[in-house]
Order: sequence, then C-alpha cells, then structure tokens
Amino acid sequence: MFDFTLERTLGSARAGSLTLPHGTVRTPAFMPVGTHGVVRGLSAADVRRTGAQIILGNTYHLHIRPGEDVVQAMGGLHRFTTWDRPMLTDSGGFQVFSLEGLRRIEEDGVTFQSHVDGTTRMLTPERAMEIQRALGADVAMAFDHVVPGQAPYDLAREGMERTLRWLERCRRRHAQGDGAQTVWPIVQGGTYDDLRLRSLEGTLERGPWTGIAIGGLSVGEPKPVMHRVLELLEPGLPREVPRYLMGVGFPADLLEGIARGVDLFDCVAATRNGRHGTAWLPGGRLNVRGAALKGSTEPLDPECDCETCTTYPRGYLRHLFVVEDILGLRLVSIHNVRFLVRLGEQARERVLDGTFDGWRQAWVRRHRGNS
RNA sequence: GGUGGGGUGACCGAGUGGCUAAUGGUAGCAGACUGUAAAUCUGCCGGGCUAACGCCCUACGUAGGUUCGAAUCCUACCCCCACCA
Repeated sequence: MFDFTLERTLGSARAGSLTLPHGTVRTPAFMPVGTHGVVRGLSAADVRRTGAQIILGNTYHLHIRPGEDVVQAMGGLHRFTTWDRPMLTDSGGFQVFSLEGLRRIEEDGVTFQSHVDGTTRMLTPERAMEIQRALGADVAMAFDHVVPGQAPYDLAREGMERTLRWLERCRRRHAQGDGAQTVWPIVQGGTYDDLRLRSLEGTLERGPWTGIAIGGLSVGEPKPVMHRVLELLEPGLPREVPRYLMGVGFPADLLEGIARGVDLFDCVAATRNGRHGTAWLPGGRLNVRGAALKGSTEPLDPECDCETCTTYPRGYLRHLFVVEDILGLRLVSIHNVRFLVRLGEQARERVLDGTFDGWRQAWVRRHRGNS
C-alpha cells in the first residue's frame, strides 16, 4: 500500500515512484496546496488537467470548517472534494508559526484562537493525528513546532526538541489506527547544523517511516542557508523513502531542492501568485496586470501546454485582472500550477536520462530573478 | 432676458486668507507574496533637475485687483445647471 521505488539517482538527485492507496506519484513532484479542501480557485478537473498527482489539505483549517466529523460523514476528504488521487494533510504545525499571536504553545499542545470566529481550539499531537485520520488522506503529517527562519538558537532547539517529543506521541497514536493511512515525520532545527542533525537522528530512531519531511525552511532564512541545510541532511536521509521539502517553493527552488535530494514539494505561491497576477515564465516572473501586456496577442508562456497558455492571449488575461473578474485569478493559477508540475516532470525526465545537472544549471541561469 | 446655484489636478469630490502641489475616493503605474488569517498587502501618482536632502517651474474657468501672503476676498468677462419669462 505504501511503497517507494527509487528508479534512478544522479548525484543526489532522484527519480522514483511513490505508491499510495489512491495512486502512484512519479517523483520528483510538486503538490498543489488545497488548504481548505480546494486548490484555491480551481476545480478538481482543473487540478487534474495540470497534471498534479497529489494535493494537500490542512488539519487546522478543515477542523474549523467544516469540521473533520462532517468530512468523515461525507465519506472522507476524497469524496468530499471529489479528488480521487493521492492526498496528504498537513498537521497544523505550520499554523503554530503562521498564526503567531493567535496561539499559545505548551508542552501538551497548542491552543489556537480561531482566525475565523475567535473560538478557542486545542491541537495536540494526538488530536492532530485523530483529525487527520478522520479526514482520511493517504499521508498524514506529524504535528510539529515550526519556528521562524531568524529564530535564535534556543528557540530553534526548543522547537526541534518539542517536535521530537510530539513525534513520539504522534507515532503512538497513529499505531492505534487501521493502517489505511501513513504518517511522515518532520525534521526541524532551524538554521543550526547541530540541531538539524540531532533532529534527523532522533526522527530516524523513532522510525521506520514511509517518508520523511524537512520543515522549517523557506520561513525567512536566506536561500544559501536553505541549500546548506539540505546538503547537510541529504547523506543522512534514508534512500528508500521519499523526502518532502515542506512549503517550497518557487520554480528555481524546486530544481535546487531536487539537486539536493528532495522528491516532493508543496507551496502556496503558485496559486497565491496566480491570484495576485504574477505568472511564472521560463525567463522569470511576469506581472500580468502590467500595462506592457495591454493588447498583446501572445500566449502567456509560449512554451507551456496548459489550458491558459494554449487558449488565451496575454492582452485578455491582463484585461481580466483589470476588470477584476475571477476568471483571471483562475487562469493564471492554472498556469502557475502547471508550470511547477511540469518542471517536476521535466526534472524527472532529466534525472532518468542522466542530463539533469547541466539542464538544471542552464534553466536556473535563464530564469532570472529570485522567483 | 431675470433670479439662484456652480466651475478645483485623468475623473468624482473636500477645502473658503498663510500649516496647500492642494484631504478622500476612483482610475492609472510599480512592487511584494514559499507546509494559505492573502481574489491580499505596500509604494508612486502636475512638470523638470538630483543618488538623496532638496531646489525650480506651472496650477484651483479667464483677466485684472486687494493683501506681506489668495483655490479661498473684490471687479469684469466666459461657461454650466435649475427655475421664471
């Protein structure tokens, strides 16, 4: 039910096949984020057409609305969303970081003040696992304590050690389940090498795992630091399970991550930028609202095969943003998601045929700007 | 023809002697966004010079006037709206 087959390695880069209850995921792969059970603005059919093989949902958000009991009663997250391919739910650990000011962290768990209605909600490692079990995604994530990229050593250590203690609790609660779902641990440790290595060691001690995630990156730290942490961890990561770099990233980040041994990525930037009118192109990002696109009959990205690029001229997409029609948000989101999914597909081909590294370097060089 | 009201920057619209290159809003332009509190947020928005502080020019219908100083007061004219002839 949970299997990962490594098809080829090229330096640290890998190509593999991850089999989950709802299907197989060819890696490397980008996973669109569907926090509320929807990849914002896109229908399940839209997402399927981007070639996405697996999408995310979020424990915290779905617990608040509509409630995991409602989702479960409707047949689980797959039936609820009509997305019948693999799914992964994030544990709510990231909200410990992003909802700073609305939450209080204690050893037992985290008390959130709902950003929706202000009600108090408690998330513990056990609760996070129970909620995810009710949601019923293929993969559940361990409940972790994420700290900012600039976090001082003591805070990073506290978050890392707590994440390990919580991991033990997640593992135990998960062991009481029926085995229909797997759980992946998350390596923390901020930007500190010794903490990262201790986190990895402690995580592996509590294994074995069917996958392993690296969290707490792209949360404000400089890019070279993220690369250094990935390079530090890579040799110690088990070869036989997929590695998931959480919350990353921009197009170039995918390639840099793949080069450093990462198999799976997720990021809200594709859809958020899409809604905000920024499109990713091979040469860098483009402001779709920009006056330069007025009247343009060119496709958004002539090299892209997505619905948006094969159908609509730039001048029309700009118009949609100018008149604030929701179609514009959807079309650029579709393109950005397809852009990342396709980047994963291309990277996979290049790993399989042995030309990944040169291709990646040329790609990143061409893709100017820090997008 | 008479009476009353009104003409402010691309548009709408404040302002009724100095703190006003002129509140707000819209439109326009640029930027940000990385396990989604985000269809959001930020900046610019008369012209010229400057890396910047800043300096100069033009500007509140038109032309004069009063005043140390006017978008704001006075005079004439032009135009718009309403009502009455």
